[in-house]
Amino acid sequence: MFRVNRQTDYAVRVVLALSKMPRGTRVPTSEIGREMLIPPSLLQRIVAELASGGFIKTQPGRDGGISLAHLPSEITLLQVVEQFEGSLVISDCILKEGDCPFESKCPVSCQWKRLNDLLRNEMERTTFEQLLEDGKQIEASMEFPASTPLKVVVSEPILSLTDSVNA
Amino acid sequence: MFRVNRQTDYAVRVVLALSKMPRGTRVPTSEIGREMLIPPSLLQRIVAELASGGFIKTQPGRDGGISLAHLPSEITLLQVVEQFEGSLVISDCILKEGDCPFESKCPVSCQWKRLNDLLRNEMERTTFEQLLEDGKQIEASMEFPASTPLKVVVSEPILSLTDSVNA
DNA sequence: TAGTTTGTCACGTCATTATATGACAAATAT
DNA sequence: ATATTTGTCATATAATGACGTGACAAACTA
Repeated sequence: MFRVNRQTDYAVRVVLALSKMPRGTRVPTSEIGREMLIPPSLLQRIVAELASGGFIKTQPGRDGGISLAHLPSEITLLQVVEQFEGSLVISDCILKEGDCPFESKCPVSCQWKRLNDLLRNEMERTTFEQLLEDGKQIEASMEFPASTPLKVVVSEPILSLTDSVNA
Repeated sequence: MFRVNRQTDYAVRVVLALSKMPRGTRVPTSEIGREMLIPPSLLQRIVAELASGGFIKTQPGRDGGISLAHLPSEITLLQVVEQFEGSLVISDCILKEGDCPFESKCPVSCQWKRLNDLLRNEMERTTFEQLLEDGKQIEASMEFPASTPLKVVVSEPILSLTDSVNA
């Protein structure tokens, strides 16, 4: 129906959450899941996919977790989206295998391609550093910077970064 | 998976096919189906949907068929797409019913919305008259204007416009 | 130091639901 | 008669999510 998968949206939020943290911070995925309200079973797959795409580093074992493999400024929205949606194509030709009788002569295909390129370019220009700044601006534009944490749990130690900061 | 439905693509092609014909031309849907290689069962629904959207006029019975209800210059790509894809939304908030704790404060949603608007605007600017011209340009850019009709059936009377032109 | 515990990721399977695509048939209008 | 109209059904694919088992590494304990 012309929309990005929920999984992809989740993935973007995972990367964004990691981008918010100080460089090299490592957190258990369950932490991210709680913060971003992602069902654990999905999160497993998302983390695996992000790792195989080289976006994050994973560390098994006790006090393990995930951390960002690159600077937020080095990761584009397009990269993450394509990792999860496959190579972004709004509409390949209706007929499979290039045996479409209209082929490139078809103004409809051309339109789809044009729109496709538009999206791709825009997403390629968008880094997670920008998303971070957008987030800051949004927060700043509200009277009370963080008046109500909006149900975010405070009653427990959210992060337990013992030595992971200077690792 | 982030692509337009086949049905939508078909629909666009139907409108385009009608746009190519002289104003007011009426053809049976089966004719369009053969020309555009659309499975009849799907075409039924597409035609119904196009009619209910006011894009085409239908005429049941003998010598009946469908015809364009507006000038090609008055129909935009967005109108047709939204009729079939619903109101174009790349990603509504993950949580249903607006109870997302992040809401408009979320830079991710903002991005989706931005990309969404980009697509919408572009499609709104694209009329079927433009598609027609694109098609002509494509044809003109080939050495032999219509050298090989590319498997298009010629062995039968493609159109049977008896009196439908001056209707 | 050696062994155990614990909290984490890794991977595979299954169930449920939603959607897309298409065939078919009965009804209706001209 | 010949089209459109409308509704039902079947099938395939994909998305979403739950579970369970195993691998792994750090921390703890004796």
